[in-house]
Amino acid sequence: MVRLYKLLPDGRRQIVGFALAGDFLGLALMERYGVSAEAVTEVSACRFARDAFTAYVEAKPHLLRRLHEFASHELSLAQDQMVLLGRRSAEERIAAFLIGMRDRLARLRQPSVTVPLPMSRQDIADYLGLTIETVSRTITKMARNRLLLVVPDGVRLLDPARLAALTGG
Amino acid sequence: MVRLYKLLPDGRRQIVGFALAGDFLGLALMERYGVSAEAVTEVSACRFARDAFTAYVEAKPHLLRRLHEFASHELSLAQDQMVLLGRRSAEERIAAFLIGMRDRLARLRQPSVTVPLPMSRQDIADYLGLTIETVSRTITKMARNRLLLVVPDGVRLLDPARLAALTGG
DNA sequence: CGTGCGTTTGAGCTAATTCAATAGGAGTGG
DNA sequence: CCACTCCTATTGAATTAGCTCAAACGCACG
Repeated sequence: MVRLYKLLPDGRRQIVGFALAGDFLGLALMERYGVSAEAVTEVSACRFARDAFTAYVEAKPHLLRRLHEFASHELSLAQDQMVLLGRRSAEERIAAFLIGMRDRLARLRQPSVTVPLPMSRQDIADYLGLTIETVSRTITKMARNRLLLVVPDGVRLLDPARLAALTGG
Repeated sequence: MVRLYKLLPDGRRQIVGFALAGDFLGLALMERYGVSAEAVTEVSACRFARDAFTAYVEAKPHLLRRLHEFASHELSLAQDQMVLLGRRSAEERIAAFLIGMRDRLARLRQPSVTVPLPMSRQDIADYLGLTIETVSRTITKMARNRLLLVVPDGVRLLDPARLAALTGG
């Protein structure tokens, strides 16, 4: 897993996404891409020289088509995240994050109620526009309410339906 | 000008962007696009039937290339907006919004310190993840501090440099 | 057995929200 | 031309969700 983030000059950080296996980083072919990336788990990546890749894409319209589909999908995720950051409460954000993670991972591996969270609480906070304390408290509260169980490096969703209801749409 | 937004079931709204002259709506070629659009000013739009357009794009790799560039640019704007929504204060959001609007409009018409704001205060609030009252108060404070002048349907930036400094990056 | 680092928990604070009242036009009709 | 309505925006007062500051916890590692 890779965290993709932007920094403000004073050090504030916003994580704009977590990339999983199979994801493509640096979709914008030309411009300098203003996002930094750091591995959260061990990753193996395939790097292309920009010029060579651009030339290759030029020759293969089908690849460009796939690239555009992926970019469109990313844009759609980004718009959902804007709704989350602009209009959802802390509890809704955590619930949406956990359900969203579960669903993304279910598409990669087999569906599971155990959601691995290899990133730190600070990473989650910076992804959801919260502080580390609010993330911690909210997860604790959800555990107290039997919505989930905190396990090493993740959570087990005890009541995914009720959790999904908490996302507020 | 067109507002692009998403609604939560309970009525909360997040405006994910304002489209200006020349912008392309509905970049995702296939999927159902989960964003609604409403005209804020008079607009003239050019509509394409999805199937015909997709077929046309298929035949014209250069057009797909342009489409992908535009989508990449939109994604980049969306990521900036995530930083704004997740990590910036109300004052920083308003400042960034006004400077951003000025810069976008400068690319279309000639540069100007007068920024037209045809959308309502509620629209601005829903774009910046704030309430209408906070938007109003913050603009009033900026006017009091001689940063800008509120004029009919917009603001005049009296000190763009100082305002830009308030954006925090 | 300490030391270090990430996480949790607690207590108080504050930026932004909510609720409420007022003000400022634009449009309508007498 | 004025009175009235409607709607948006502004201003004020009180509230609160989430933040900040601070302390304690827990666990991995040497």
